[in-house]
Amino acid sequence: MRADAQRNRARILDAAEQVFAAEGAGASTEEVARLAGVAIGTVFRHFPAKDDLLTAIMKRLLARLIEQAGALSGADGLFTFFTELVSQAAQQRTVITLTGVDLGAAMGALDEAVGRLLGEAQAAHAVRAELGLSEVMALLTSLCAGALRGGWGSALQHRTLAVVFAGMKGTRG
Amino acid sequence: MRADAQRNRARILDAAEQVFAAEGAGASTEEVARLAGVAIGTVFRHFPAKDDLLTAIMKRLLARLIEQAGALSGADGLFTFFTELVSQAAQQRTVITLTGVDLGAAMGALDEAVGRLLGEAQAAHAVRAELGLSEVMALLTSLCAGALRGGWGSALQHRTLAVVFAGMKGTRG
DNA sequence: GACGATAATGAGCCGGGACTCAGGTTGTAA
DNA sequence: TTACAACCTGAGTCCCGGCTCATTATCGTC
Repeated sequence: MRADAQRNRARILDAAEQVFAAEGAGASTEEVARLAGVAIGTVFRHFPAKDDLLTAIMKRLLARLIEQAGALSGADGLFTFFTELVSQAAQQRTVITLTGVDLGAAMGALDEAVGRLLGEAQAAHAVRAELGLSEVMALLTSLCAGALRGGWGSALQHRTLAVVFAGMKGTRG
Repeated sequence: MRADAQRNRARILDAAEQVFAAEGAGASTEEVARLAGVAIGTVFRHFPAKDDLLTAIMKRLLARLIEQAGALSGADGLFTFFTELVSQAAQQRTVITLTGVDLGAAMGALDEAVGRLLGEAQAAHAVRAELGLSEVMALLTSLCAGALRGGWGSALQHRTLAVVFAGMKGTRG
């Protein structure tokens, strides 16, 4: 791939992430092109359909999340991960507005990474042993979705997470 | 207002609720008209812009929620409300995909209704006294959003809510 | 520097969906 | 029953946004 093509591809991806994060998946491709400083045709050269662009940034975002999860460990790793994600969502730094996009295998990798954090937290008796991965993921995605829409302030983020964390730690169900 | 106009208005509202619940706010007005058994012009006669239609069904939905909350009381009222809403969301029976729609005062009434349930639950020592309305609403909207996207099965609904309820009851924060 | 391959450009095509309006239809009050 | 206002109809307008492609520019190589 030619050097300029590579540079443009990266610019488009960055612009798309920003635009879609700010305006949702409904934002126009032309605006992405404008922000990237590129003509529309160039965007479509790299990503033949809009969905391809959406999928590409979702995959990059997901990969970044998995990396973030990978950097954590220990009793508090899971809680830290929750906190980071909710904070990002509240600042609209992330999207995850999966519009029917097929993320397939990538999503499984996230499950795996979170599963590891859950296992470590349980081994340290920081969360209840009966807690399953499916409900942890459900809580995580719910909170992100909520923070994304609501634009929660940091105080609200903290108080809301405290309730959920208490439920994950607590001895009663 | 003429009798047929009234009838058509109701049909349009019902159709819109169904269509938008199934396909999101992006669904076409024409499909709403088709399902309502009415010409497209009739829809625009009653609701000059698509947003007016969206707003109308959101308000009706919200009013229904407030009514549901009003019918509950006692120590478990709040928990029952959560459970009902999440279940509805999981079945896509509700939308709340507020697309920048201004619901203004109506939203305040929901806060009030949930606030009452929270107060009663706290009076019965069924939830921690320090819990505020803002985080309860944050949890409620998050869980609904999550259930809506994820299409949670009843088992997952139950397990996820159990964690949150434990956090609301538990003595530690 | 010349040259072919690769990439970028952007005016324009096209489909879809919000919205309109001239003309036909129906409810209703006198 | 009549008369009119309110209402309904649906083909058509307009615009927006995804996507194309002939033309032009740029890169990498000899």
